[in-house]
Amino acid sequence: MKKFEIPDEIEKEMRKKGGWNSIKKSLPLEEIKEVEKVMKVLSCDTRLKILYALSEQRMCVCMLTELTNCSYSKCSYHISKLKDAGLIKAIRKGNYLVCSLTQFGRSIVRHFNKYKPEVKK
Amino acid sequence: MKKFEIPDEIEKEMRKKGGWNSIKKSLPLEEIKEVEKVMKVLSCDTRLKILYALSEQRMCVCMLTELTNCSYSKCSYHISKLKDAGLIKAIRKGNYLVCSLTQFGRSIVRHFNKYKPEVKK
DNA sequence: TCAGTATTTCAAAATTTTTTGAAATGGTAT
DNA sequence: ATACCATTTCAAAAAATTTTGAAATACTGA
Repeated sequence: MKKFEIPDEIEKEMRKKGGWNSIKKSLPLEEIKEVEKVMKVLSCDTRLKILYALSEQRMCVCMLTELTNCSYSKCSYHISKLKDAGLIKAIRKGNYLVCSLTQFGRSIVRHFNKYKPEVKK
Repeated sequence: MKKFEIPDEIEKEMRKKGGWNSIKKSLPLEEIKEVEKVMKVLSCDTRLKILYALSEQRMCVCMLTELTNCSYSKCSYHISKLKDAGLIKAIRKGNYLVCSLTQFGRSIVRHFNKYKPEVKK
């Protein structure tokens, strides 16, 4: 199963944890898939702006186009990604579509401050 | 500055918060850029596997290639992205390069469990 | 009904990211 | 030196994502 040589030090550390196969099996592949999906959606300037904005105030699409400097079609594309990921929801008010954060979206935005690397020296 | 019509309801809500321009100005553009950078690095299956694995045990590159089913050059590409983002660090031990999480990397991995959307019905 | 506004959809083009494999680097051991 | 191993670099190819603009949809109000 293991196909490589490694430094003794590391070999020892691993043995304490049940060895290579045990470590390999403990990788939570399902969880990784889910985290990846959300992270993909969050890895975009425009979509982050939308999330931050909606954490202040619900907004209709026209407001989001103005805020992000996007055309409607572009904005719509990003909004649908955010919806698919369960981060935002939208309801119709007459001609307008009013977007707001879901519970999940709110909890994600709350954690964003953890994602700033330590202050640069 | 504002170039659109919006529902009265929303207009009112916004006025309470200082109006459109105030909301627009409060977008933390710097923070968004930084969050985007980190999220980009985290939005990849292979890199997430590496992070999860290193949270269990420091590993040299050969171990990571085996764990992720990647060639050396591919693995090396992903490792360098993780390094650039300040999520992992590496030290040389003879021929081997031993990778481990940075403080920042550790704190990020700790939060991953928040990124699973609510249980599906 | 018709005209008008807000928004979405679609396919093609543009851009970005990832993968590949061959060659280079840096260290060890002989 | 030389041979060997682990790893990185590089440029080209492949794949994935985003942007564009035109056309469709969905609602409103006359």
